[in-house]
Formats: sequence, C-alpha cells, structure tokens
Amino acid sequence: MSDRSTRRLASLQEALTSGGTLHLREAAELCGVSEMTIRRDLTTHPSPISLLGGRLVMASYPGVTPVYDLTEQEANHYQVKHRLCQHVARFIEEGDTLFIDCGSTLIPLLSQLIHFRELTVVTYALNVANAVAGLANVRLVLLGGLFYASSQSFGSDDMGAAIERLGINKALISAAGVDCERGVSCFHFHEVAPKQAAIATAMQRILVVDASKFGVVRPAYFASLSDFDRVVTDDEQAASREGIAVSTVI
Amino acid sequence: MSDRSTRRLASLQEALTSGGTLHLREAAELCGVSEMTIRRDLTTHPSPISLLGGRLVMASYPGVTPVYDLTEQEANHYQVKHRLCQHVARFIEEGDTLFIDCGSTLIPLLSQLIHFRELTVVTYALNVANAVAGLANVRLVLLGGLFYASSQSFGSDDMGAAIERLGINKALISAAGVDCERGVSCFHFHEVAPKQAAIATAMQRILVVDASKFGVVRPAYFASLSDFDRVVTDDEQAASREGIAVSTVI
DNA sequence: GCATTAATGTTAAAATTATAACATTCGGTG
DNA sequence: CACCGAATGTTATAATTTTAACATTAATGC
Repeated sequence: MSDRSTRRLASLQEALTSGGTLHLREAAELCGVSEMTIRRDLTTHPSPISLLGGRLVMASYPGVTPVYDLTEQEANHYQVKHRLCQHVARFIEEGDTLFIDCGSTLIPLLSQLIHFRELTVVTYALNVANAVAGLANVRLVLLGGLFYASSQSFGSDDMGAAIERLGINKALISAAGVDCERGVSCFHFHEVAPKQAAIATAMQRILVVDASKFGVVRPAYFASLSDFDRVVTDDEQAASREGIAVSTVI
Repeated sequence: MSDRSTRRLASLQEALTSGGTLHLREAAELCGVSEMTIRRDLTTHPSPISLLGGRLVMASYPGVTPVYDLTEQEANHYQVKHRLCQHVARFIEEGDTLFIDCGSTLIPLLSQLIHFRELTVVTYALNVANAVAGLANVRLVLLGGLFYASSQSFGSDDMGAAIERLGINKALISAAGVDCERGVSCFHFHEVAPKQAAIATAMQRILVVDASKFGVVRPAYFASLSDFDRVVTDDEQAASREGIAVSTVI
C-alpha cells in the first residue's frame, strides 16, 4: 500500500544523503508528483527526512535538530550542560591543547572556544570534530579509526599510543556513571582506551558530569575518582552526598 | 556602528555552534530584541548563520546548504557529478572496501551506497565521513590527523602506512587536474600521501573526474594516468581530445 | 538642550507554507 | 464494465514568514 510512497522517500533520501536541502517544490518535481503527496509521504511514514520551512533536510545531520524547541525535559538537560560547560570554560587558557571526550556533555563548550585566539582540540568524536571544524581559531586533531555510531566516535588499536604522542594540556573527560567506590564508567568499551590514554598523558584531568550520573555504574570502567584533578558538576550537594569530592566551587 | 549587532550575531553563533536550530522568536528573546532586529542583523552583516523558514541554522554545517536551488552553473556541476557517480556506482560490488577520496566529486556517490547490504568505506575527509556516518549498512573507517579546512580533510605522517595496512578493494580517486603528459594533480600537498598510498594498495584504482579538469595542472602532482585501471568521466570526447584514454564506456 | 542620525520597534501588506476538505484518478475485483 | 478503495491531485483557507514602510527610541555632536 505504501510501496510507491516508500520508493519516493528512498529517492529523496538518496538526493539528500550527500548533504544539503531540497525545496518541497523541487522534491515534488523530482518524484513527478504534487507537493501535497510529498507532504503526505513525510507525515504518514516515519523517515529520517524532516520538513523545515518548506525545505527537506536530513534530520540525522548535525546542525539540524532544534536546540531550544525541545521538550521541556530535554531543554532542561541542555541548559544544565550549557551551564556546566561555562564553568569548564574558565579553566581553559590561551594556547591550550585540549582533549575533548565524546558524548553530548561537552558539546556546548565548543561554542565558547571562539573567545580564544588559538587553541588545539584533540578528539575521537565525530560530533565534536564537526563543531570544531567551523572554528577558524582552533586547530583540530581527530583521532580516527572504525566508527561507532552509538557514541558517534572512533576506535582503533593504536589510539592510546597516538594520544600519548600528543602534548595534551588538559583532558576534559565525560562519563555515564560516577560512583564513589566503583569509580568512573561509560557505556562503550572502545571509549576506554582513549579516555585512559588522555588521563595518563594530560597535565590536568577534568571530569565533567551532571548530577544525574552520581551513584551510577555503567559497563565500562575506565578510571577512579582520584585520577582526576577536578570534578566539575552542576550540583555540589548531590556530589558530596555521594561522597564525591568536588574540588571546584562554581 | 554595528557593535551591538555584531555582539548579537556572535552570541547567536555561539548558541548554534553546538549544532541545532534556533527559531527566530527564540533568537529574538535570547538577545532581548525584536525579531525584526535579528532579521536585519542577518541581512546587514555577513554571517555564517542563515535563516531557513523562520529558523536560524549554521550555514557551514553539512546538510544545510541547498542542493538543487543553487545557481544554474552550480546546479549543472552538481548534476554532472551526480551522473558521474551513478557510473562509478556500477563498479561497486557487495562487500567491497572502498577508499573514497576527499573533495566534492564523490559525495553524490555516497547516497547510492544504501543499495548494498554491506560495505566498508575508508576516507580521510570529514564531509565524506559525515555522509557515511548515517548509513547503517556501511562500516566507516576515518583516517584522522590534523584537520585542513580547505579540503575538509585530515593529514598525518603515518596515514600512508595506515592505509596500506587496510585491505582496500577499490580506490576511488578524485583530482583537480588531469593532463596527458603532466599527470594527475590536486591543490593540497597533504592529500598526496593518502592518495598515493591508496593507489599503491588498492586492487583496483578508479580516477573520477569531470571534463573541466582535463588539460589542467595543479600544484600537487600525485600520480600518472597509467597508475589507474579506469578513468570515469562525463565527456569522453573531451578526454580523447586531450589524449586521455578512458577505459570505460558510460 | 536640541538637532541629527543610527538603531530598533511596530504595524500592515505580500508571499509563502501548512492544513483540511473534497475531487479525481488508478488499480484491482467480482 | 461498474464498483470499490487507496492514492493522488486540487482548491480553499488558515497560519506563518517575509518584506516594506513608517514610528519610536537611543546615541552623538554641537
């Protein structure tokens, strides 16, 4: 019943995967149907394509998902991370070489980097790289390898060694779980090597986590709390209740 | 005179670098001015932010720049590349490990890859990686290093060695200049090592160039025409006029 | 302080996009 | 072939976005 509809969506998706946008009018022409049909295709069947002010865009591309018009909860989370990153930004100094961990926590930090004259960012995450690629004042070093979609990051055997060859100043590490006794953990095992290498080689190690991660343990352990010079969080009380020492007043 | 305007644009840009979109209304609130002022800021001063159906987006982000509503000339170029890539797609087989070169020539190819069950793509270009990252059926290997904005690609000392360790089936190489006598060349020197390594290690080497590159020589020489097993182009006549043997009928 | 100019706000009109309702076409079936 | 229903087209209407014109406020120099 949706055979043709599906085929249309597929061809549109094909036209869009290369990146870019397609006007509704042009999409209709391309498929040889009316604009209304394209609209209906889009609303009837789930698709990675979204309609934004008369234009079709791939929703999965970075830079397209809305930031402020999220659900209340998501917006809150974003606010928290944004504030968190503003505090982190205070520790950054002109000329630093920063290791930036994967995940969404540190993304809002990247926009703050425009305020510096010159920085270097080392990362193994695609979303971090994309955000940094647009900053003319920041040198970007991406550690490549096999791509893991779940964390939008890369993994490779010699990543640890590659990191240790770099002169990393400050390591900004995120985590999915922080427990006083069981240490700091994340979801994916391929993240362990780069995180540990960054912790091992950096002159300063900063753990950046929001309070929701306290008392949580995730499958991949990668460090103990004492491995970090600072813990930056949004809720100190919650941290101290968990027995986590936060070295920084925010 | 544009002091405040500039500051507003900067703060908006900051809100957007993390990726995402911002509704005009919200942008106005954020800056404490009217929507009209934001509109004017955007039209008066050049900025990487663009307004798309009432939403602010970073124009530099992939997936935002329009594909089909380009100027006539650009659209033509896109069409050419698209057709070119459809021909290239015929040489791809299920299970292949493809080396995909940087530049814009091969981008339209990536959308065709959905039609295969399983592939592996090896690249050193950020735009290629972004287009491939969304394809669930394609394993992505990104060769990292220092980022070069001019070609949206990465360079490193051991990239050549890294490429030769991989079992690359087919190398799809693009170029900025192809000359019968002076060989195949590109703009940037950091592209030479990965291109040469891919040519050296791949089982099949395919040069993909549109006719506008014939008879052109660019600063960085990287291969002679005889290094390729096939040359895929959109204008055979032009090729043979230049004395370039095109092994493929398209 | 007043005049002048730039910056911003407000409003109305035009253009575009979204939604809904109804008309038409197309593919199959008895 | 007449009938049915799904798919698509058409049209009108509502909502939104864009543009332009004019009003207001803020900033600056004299």
